[in-house]
Amino acid sequence: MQRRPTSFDIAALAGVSQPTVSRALRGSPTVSEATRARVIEAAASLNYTVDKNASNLRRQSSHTLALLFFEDPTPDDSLINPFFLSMLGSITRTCAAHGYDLLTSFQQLSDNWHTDYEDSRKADGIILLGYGDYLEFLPKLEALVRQGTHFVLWGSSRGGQLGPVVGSDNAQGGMDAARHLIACGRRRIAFLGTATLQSPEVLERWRGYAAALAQADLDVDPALRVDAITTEDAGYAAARELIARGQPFDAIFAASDLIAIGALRALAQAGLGVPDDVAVVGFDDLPAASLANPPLTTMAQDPRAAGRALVETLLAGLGGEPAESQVLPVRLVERRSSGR
Amino acid sequence: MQRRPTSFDIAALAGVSQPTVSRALRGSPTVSEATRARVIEAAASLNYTVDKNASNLRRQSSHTLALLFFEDPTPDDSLINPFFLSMLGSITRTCAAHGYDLLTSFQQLSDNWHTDYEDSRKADGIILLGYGDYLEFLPKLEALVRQGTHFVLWGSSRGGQLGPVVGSDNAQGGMDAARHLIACGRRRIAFLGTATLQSPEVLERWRGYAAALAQADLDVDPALRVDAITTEDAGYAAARELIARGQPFDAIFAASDLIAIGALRALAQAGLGVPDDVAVVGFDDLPAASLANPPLTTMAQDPRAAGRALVETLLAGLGGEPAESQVLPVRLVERRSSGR
DNA sequence: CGGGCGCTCGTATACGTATTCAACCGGCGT
DNA sequence: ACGCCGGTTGAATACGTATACGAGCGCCCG
Repeated sequence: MQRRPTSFDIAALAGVSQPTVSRALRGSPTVSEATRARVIEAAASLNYTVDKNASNLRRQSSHTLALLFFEDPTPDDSLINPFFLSMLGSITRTCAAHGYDLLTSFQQLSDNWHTDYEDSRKADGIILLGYGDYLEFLPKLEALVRQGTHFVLWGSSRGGQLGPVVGSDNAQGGMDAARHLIACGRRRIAFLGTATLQSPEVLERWRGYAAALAQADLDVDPALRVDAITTEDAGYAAARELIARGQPFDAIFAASDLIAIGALRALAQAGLGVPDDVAVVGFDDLPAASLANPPLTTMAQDPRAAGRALVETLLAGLGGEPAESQVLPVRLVERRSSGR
Repeated sequence: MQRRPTSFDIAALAGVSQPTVSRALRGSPTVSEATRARVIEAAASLNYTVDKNASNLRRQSSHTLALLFFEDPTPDDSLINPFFLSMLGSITRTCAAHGYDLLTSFQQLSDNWHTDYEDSRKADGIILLGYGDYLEFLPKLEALVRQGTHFVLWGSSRGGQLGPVVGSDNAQGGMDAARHLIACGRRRIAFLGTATLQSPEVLERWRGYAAALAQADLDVDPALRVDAITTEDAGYAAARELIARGQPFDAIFAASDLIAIGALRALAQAGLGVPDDVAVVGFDDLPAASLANPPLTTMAQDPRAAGRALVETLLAGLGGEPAESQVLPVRLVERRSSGR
């Protein structure tokens, strides 16, 4: 097994100098087409590829993005939200289309990831994905801004302007979901989710929901609002709590599909029929939503568009353009859980 | 914004030379504890981190692994198999535990990824995940072996010994699944999946299934075997085909949960009750399995153990140890779809 | 006919780190 | 007193590429 070839080997083989090899392969216009062809052929014949580390070192950039998943507070067995995973494909593909590699990592909010990536030149910028506690998250974001690290965050664009944010139109989604339930004839619509600053996205959804109720002259009853993080177990617990409160309700708007699916389980256990006794609407349109029993009506987010928007926003920032946040449309997907 | 600090800056601040900084930070035993402490403090005070590119260049290794997902033949909208995604967490965590970064990428079988990663020193080794056509895959594997590229493959360890393979005990799983159905009193058990060399894993599952039938003195009826790739749509189509054949059957063993879930849809549409008319068992134990209607009995693979085994096998190979394939146990998870 | 210009390419160098080798120092055995 | 040795450190260099700069060349214009 011989040593892997370098640009000097290619240069010798093509009868040119090493810098010419570099120029030819990087597409510099100052090299003649004839020379470029010779170089490319020589490179191909030796299976030469540019050494990424040397190239990165010289160019002072890694042509790599880092994708950081943040886990829910429960550190142990919790799986990452499937919606984020469904973005992975379009994120990797968009990166590849722009000639970037993608580093993937799961992180705890508490670790010091924020200094790790750009500082060590492992990545030129980072994509932050996670439903952690936003208030805990903020100091890290501030640190990123202070350091001048390039990043883009998935979340709510109304959460303050600490750098570019890409997210769904949560307020519109909440409003559409509630309107749909109202149009189905429901009047006592519960909300399951963490509608506080800890989860700006959910808060937006709640605001849209509240606005829709107000427009329909319905009360926003605090007794019909139960806190729940984005897991199935939390949804189950929240629905049980809701039932235990004894307040009448005829619909549930869950801040995420996982919560909704947990709620379906609790409702079934309590002998409440869906959609006859209680209509249910979720948020995300996970693959699991169509499998739920009954199939779950939900506000669909588009993971493909989301992934693309995240990468392109980040790359625009790297290119020096002012960072523009993006809001993506959501779409009601009607299934049986909301009746009709 | 000043230039980011280098090891020379740390050296000056700590009153030592640059090599000493390198030694101190990498934990070399030849540097005195007093000096090391001074260096570490100086580094911390300037927020210094080692430049990964320079370090990699010098050390001729990237301390990075690449994770390559291969898509099913349908290139366009097909999502990646959720089971693979569920390994992602444990893969990234195991990498992190060993001080490795992880590059993630989705690939087409046809691209020339096989020369791209180790050649360009982007990664020291690659993890291959995918249910593509194994026969198409083989030439690439041979190329990897020829180049001496380090890799590990998820799949069937019986598929020939082209490098280390990590996979579940598919034969045992197929046998356990079939035995379970037999124990439930079923006699005409159909098999849905691609039981050919194109999918060695599925082939193993089929062999286990066939062996179990033979042990119970039951026929292995070719009319009860329908081809299906690992998608829900394929499962749906396969079950419809099975029904259309008009052969009686009272159970289905599907080679994956996605197939099983598609089959459930087809059965429901045809008015066949599960588990009363037809018992169904899947394979994988995706999160969706417990949500299916009725909840799906399935052979559970352990994605956490799988991810860990993949990474550790690959790292062992990088460390020069002879590459040992690993077979992981599977476990029957009984739910309602198999009756009982 | 000389000077300038556009096109191509080679020379020299820098990127930041890790390692090889030599140097230094104090102490100890002879 | 001398030399050697273990424990530390510094000087020099190599990793492979990309770019600033200058050199050679043919050409046109004055």
